[in-house]
Amino acid sequence: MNWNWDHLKTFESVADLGGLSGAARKLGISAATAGRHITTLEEQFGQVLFDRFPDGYALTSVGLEFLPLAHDMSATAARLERKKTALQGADQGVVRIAAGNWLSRILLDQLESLRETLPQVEFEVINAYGFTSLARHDADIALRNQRPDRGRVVIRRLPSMPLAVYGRADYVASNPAALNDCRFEDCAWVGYDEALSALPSALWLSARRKKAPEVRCVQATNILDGLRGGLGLALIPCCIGEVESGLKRVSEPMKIDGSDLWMLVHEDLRRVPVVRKTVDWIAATYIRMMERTVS
Amino acid sequence: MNWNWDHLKTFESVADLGGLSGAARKLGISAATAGRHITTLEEQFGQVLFDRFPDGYALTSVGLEFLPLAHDMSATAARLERKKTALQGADQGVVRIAAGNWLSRILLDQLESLRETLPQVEFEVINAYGFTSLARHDADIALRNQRPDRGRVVIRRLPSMPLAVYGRADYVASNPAALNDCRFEDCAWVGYDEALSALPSALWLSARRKKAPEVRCVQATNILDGLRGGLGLALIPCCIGEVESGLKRVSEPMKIDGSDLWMLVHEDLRRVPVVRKTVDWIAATYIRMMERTVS
DNA sequence: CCTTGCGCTTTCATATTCGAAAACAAAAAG
DNA sequence: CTTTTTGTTTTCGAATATGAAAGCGCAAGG
Repeated sequence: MNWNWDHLKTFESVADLGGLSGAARKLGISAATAGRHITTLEEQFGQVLFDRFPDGYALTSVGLEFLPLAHDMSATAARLERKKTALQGADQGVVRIAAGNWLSRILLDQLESLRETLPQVEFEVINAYGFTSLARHDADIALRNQRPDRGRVVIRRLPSMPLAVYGRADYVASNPAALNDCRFEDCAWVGYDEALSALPSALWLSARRKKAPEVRCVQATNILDGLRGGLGLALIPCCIGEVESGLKRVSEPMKIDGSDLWMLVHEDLRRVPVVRKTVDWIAATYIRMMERTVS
Repeated sequence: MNWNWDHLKTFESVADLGGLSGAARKLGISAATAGRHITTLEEQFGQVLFDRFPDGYALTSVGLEFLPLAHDMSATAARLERKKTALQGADQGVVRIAAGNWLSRILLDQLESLRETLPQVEFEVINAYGFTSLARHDADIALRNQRPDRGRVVIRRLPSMPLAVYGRADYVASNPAALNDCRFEDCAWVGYDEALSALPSALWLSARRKKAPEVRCVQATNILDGLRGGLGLALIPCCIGEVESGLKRVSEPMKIDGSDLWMLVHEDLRRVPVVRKTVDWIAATYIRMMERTVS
């Protein structure tokens, strides 16, 4: 029987994400189709690949045997996509940049100047916290807070992003505690949801304050919304807080643990002109912006 | 853009075979579909992969860059298929055996006894001279006249197949030259077409006879047909000639250069019970048959 | 010059595959 | 116990991919 290589995409995603719906979302297909792909593969392999549970799919031992091969397939597909990027004509094509919330925002604010330099190039800013992989070619360039210790990736360190505590001007004016150290207990705070408690800025706050933040967000940019709504204080990047009107900074700029920043590019793409130019632009733009706002 | 991994199958075949029609035949799809797969890939990669010539497709330099990756993909798919064979339940599934013309014939003659031993297993005898590859998993087991020097393949040497010169009984009776050395020039011969002049038995004949064979065949089994038709003499395996009624042997059995025989199995499949049993059966059956006919 | 053979491409009717929504099942929350 | 949530499966109309056949272009052979 002649099976469809493309179905391995689905197999891999279902195995990795533990269910049809997640896999379907990731692949941009419907859960119904994902399910059909799996049953088709199972028929053609003559093997049951997953156990069906009410909360999702779990690999059988047989399925587990196939998984590494599916990963190999997917790794080859990723190499092929990098080759594709590498072969695209000079200064044209698509460059995909993965960054966290704040950095996505900053990049998108500034992207116009890059588009002027490279008018033929399309840019895609992928706003996903930890789920992008250069090895899988989810993106061409990634901005991360952690230095990866493995993988064929070239690394460029960027100065870490200074953060400070901000509040809406009128909130600060009506809460004298905001200006001194009592603010950690006596003011309301806008922070991260428990699910994101491992983020450096969440750790920073929990080290100083017994209570969880009164307003808890899942997305960094929602914190800014909360701040603008006058809900309390929050730790945000200076480059955001300084340019946002109506906010008042109530601490010195500081570099907190774990807020180091690295820019990652896959080796295969290092010498590709468009990628190289984009990398240089990001570094320059970022550094310039840091210098300007921490004046 | 999200491209279809399965289309790489088509890409690889078209690249290897130099055109749509051959690739389509190999893949069991229509040439129209093969062409559509290629243009779809080209659109999605934003690159022209092939130059179109009136006699087929030729890779562009860009296409050539992608080819090794397509081969990797295909190699992984082959590994996966071997895994599939390896995981199939004990003594059931499909075993595919690649062999030349004569051996296919012999195997098929005897296969019944193997089917009795392994009733749940289906066997596929692939009659293709040189175009099967164990690495690509075109077959599980291959019988070859050459010992491969690379690849993750385990090898088992079999005694080489004795050949002899045969003619139809009445042809030999009416041509006294058939019985002595003049037969090479004074008798008509049935042999291989020029395209197959590299085959050991073609070389054997051309070393002894200036003229090309009067009747030239593309398939070994056609030689037998010619012999039965009384068209002349031919060199064929003893195990075929001896059991074919109406043929008379006019030479001693001999082992000619290049007629050594090896049985090849991919390492991944060596320990799979069905494969192992089939290998043992082939070896035993073959050896028994050789002993019986060269008595 | 015309014919033939070969291979690609287009057309069109058919098959297959797909997504949206409904149905369904099980667990968690109220 | 009922409701809500989450995730799979089924249904059915729509979108997509496919094969057969016709069309086309080119080169080789008569």
